[in-house]
Amino acid sequence: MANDRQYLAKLQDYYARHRVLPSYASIAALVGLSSKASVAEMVMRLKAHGFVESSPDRRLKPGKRFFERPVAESVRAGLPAPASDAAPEAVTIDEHLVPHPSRSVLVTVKGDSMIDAGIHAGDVVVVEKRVAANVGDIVVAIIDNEFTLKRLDREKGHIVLRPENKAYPIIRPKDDTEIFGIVVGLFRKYR
Amino acid sequence: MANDRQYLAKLQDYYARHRVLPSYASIAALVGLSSKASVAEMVMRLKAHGFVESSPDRRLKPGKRFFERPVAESVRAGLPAPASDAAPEAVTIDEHLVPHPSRSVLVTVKGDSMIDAGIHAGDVVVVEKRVAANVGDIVVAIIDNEFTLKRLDREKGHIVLRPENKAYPIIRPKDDTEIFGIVVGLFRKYR
DNA sequence: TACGATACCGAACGATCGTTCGGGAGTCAA
DNA sequence: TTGACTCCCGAACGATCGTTCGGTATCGTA
Repeated sequence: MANDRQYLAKLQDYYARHRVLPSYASIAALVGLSSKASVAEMVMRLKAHGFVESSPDRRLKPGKRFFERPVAESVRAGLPAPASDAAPEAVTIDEHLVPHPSRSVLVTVKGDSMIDAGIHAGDVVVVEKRVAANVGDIVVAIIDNEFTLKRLDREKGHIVLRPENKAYPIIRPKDDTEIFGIVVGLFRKYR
Repeated sequence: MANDRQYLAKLQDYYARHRVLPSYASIAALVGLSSKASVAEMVMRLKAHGFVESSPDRRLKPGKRFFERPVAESVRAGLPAPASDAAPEAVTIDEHLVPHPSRSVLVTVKGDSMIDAGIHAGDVVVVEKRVAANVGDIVVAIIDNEFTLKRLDREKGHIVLRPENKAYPIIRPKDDTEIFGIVVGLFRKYR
């Protein structure tokens, strides 16, 4: 049971590389067991805890808790809590950030017009396509055939697009402006 | 080849539900073929285009292009290009952001000491645990039993932790400071 | 010391895997 | 009509799958 933690970690790494879980024989080689039977028992333990499941084809597949990453609170000093049983919180980042995959598009940010909102050039925003947006939403608008990232605001009864950077002017759209979608998430990779 | 597109869509749906690709027999039932041989040929076509691959255990696994999300360039107006053949760039966000799952921890950001680096309170950073860090890295340090997010810098030959917010002082660590890990990614959810 | 529980091994089982091969049905151009 | 090509079927193959079973080593508890 103590070792299971390490076994799981190896499986997670393998899955991260291959996007599939290996066969029992491969698992044995991977984690350092030398019998498929041992693997079967270990897998059963992981199943019992919800880390893995079986697919309809008796294939191993990640379970609910497989993707749970230790979410460290900014208080504790030692290692992050060993995920005793606390709420998983984070499933996959994908699911967390993209609730409606079929309606979503990834857009790489260019320029710094939203830098005061913490959106930098090179960041990637998750845009959910829709025509309606609320005041306060960060929207992707199409102006002169170009995507533009701005915050939607209202001014004297009219819709305006407000950049979050004092160096840029507020855009007061004429008719040729169209809302492409609203920003529902953002991510950034360092290095 | 025309049907392959639909077949792929079904596989993607299946994968979204189960996080595994089915066996050839199951694929046959799933997409409406009645011979594993037909499936094998279809799979070969998808393989050739990079949508699926084979794992070391001859298991089907998603290929590079399997997760293609439309990445819109900031030029085109209409719908994002229908994945003609351009490099998709972004795979899954998870994989993109967390290269080493077992060594990574998610930390929710509190406070605004890094706001000039575009890291706001409430953002979640992906922290890769390691003791060594380079100057310029954003690191998570443990100071007085608390996690702190700062940029690692060098000053007169000494390591210092520099906040990205003029309102905060530079921290010149004594001995009781420990690097917990470095920040490799960040994501944020709106709404 | 004795005991049950736990974690692993090693061999064997039938079931299912993906591959292979010959052939049928359809389309399109010559 | 003919031939080439694509897409699929159906049956058979050995390989590999996950499961099962008895057996061993190491614990903590009594």
